[in-house]
Amino acid sequence: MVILDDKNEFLRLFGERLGHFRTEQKLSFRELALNCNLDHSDIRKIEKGKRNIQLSTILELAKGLDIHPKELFDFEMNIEKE
Amino acid sequence: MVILDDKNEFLRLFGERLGHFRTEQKLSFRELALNCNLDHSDIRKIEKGKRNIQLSTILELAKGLDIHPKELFDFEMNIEKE
DNA sequence: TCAAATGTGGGTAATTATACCCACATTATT
DNA sequence: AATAATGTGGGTATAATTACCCACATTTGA
Repeated sequence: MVILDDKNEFLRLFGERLGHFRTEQKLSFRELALNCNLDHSDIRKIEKGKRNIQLSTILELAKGLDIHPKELFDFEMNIEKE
Repeated sequence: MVILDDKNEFLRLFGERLGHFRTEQKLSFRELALNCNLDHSDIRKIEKGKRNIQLSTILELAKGLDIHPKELFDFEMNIEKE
């Protein structure tokens, strides 16, 4: 059985979750970027699942959104053991 | 008001959480390392809060522990806005 | 209609994690 | 006591993120 690239799927789900909070708070990429000390285009890339960010960046995002970091991981996924 | 380095505190709490699950499952650093495709000494460094790991590494750890990644972030912390 | 804001995505130097070593002290286990 | 397992931590080349650019298409709204 072929298992779709776990990593990319994980990044995609994380990005989706980030986008959920950003749009919920009606923030533009640039507005959130100001709160996070990140570049707006980088946040966009994270939301698209194209960035494998670090713990410190997760913290920046959570702070910018004023949420607990764990909220960003609150999505469904099946942990496959290969 | 001086705010203690948010980032290091966050890494420390994450590492603590990782250690909680590892010891709960009675795994040595080396045993967990085998499940995660990581080096045992690197896991040790993560638990000590000395590593700013990436999303993909978080996924590896969660898979190795057979838990959802969000479990690793289930700890108390105050999100400070500087 | 026109300007401002936003979304989109490509590119780069510098920084940093990764993926490995290795060695040795400490703690079980027999 | 001797051996095995584990904890501990330092080091390094490579690969990747970060922290920024820039440009332009699209959307918003005055």
